[in-house]
Amino acid sequence: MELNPKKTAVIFKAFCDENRIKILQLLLDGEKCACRLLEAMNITQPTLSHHMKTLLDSGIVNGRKEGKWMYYSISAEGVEYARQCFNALTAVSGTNENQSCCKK
Amino acid sequence: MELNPKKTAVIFKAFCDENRIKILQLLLDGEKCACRLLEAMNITQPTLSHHMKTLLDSGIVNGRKEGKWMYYSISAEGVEYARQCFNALTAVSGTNENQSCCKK
DNA sequence: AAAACATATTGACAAACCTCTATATGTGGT
DNA sequence: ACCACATATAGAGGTTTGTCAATATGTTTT
Repeated sequence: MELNPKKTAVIFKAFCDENRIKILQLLLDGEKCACRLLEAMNITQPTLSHHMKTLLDSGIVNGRKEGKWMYYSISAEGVEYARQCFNALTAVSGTNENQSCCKK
Repeated sequence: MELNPKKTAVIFKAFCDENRIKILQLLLDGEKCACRLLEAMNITQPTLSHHMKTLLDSGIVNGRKEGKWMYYSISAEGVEYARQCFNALTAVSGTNENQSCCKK
């Protein structure tokens, strides 16, 4: 998998903030309304909205509007894509280990 | 797996910057000396040093000093721990999908 | 039409982050 | 001891990020 560094950085921003991690944990047992997330977190409504935008941009979270309410859930497709990026960045080949410096 | 939000955020910082992602890509085929990384990247030596510190802090990368040289490699243990964090944050239960808002 | 409610946007501020230059530290060779 | 080299640290400047209060947008109910 050839991967776009800029795009990959955006994806993993989802996991780089304490509050977003808590939000993801809240979404583990299924879709939740923004108001539910808000009452479970210790942040203001605009701050939640800001984090949800970051999570949507990462592709890890899906949003669905229904009337007044906004429902958020973890995106299986987004997670799968992020997993592939993760693998592409961490799957060491096993060959060429312990190289010595060229200038030795 | 119960996970520490603050610690998890630090781990995934490794993947949140374009240059760090390029560094990880360079490490995919095995351990490399800092001077090798430096010549492959378009940044100054102190900037590389800064990113390497972030990568070490994340646990994704291992450092090994040998004489004047510093060798970096992807840490299998760090990657495995990160993978567990990723799974803990994205493994949806499948139950309780499409909840409706309490205030409907 | 107006009021009530849920969410998003704007603007401001502080903290964190990325980058650089300059300098310090530590190691090896002469 | 000195110099050359590899890397780290300090400090500064600019950008991004996280947070909030205030306000705007859009929806439902009365």
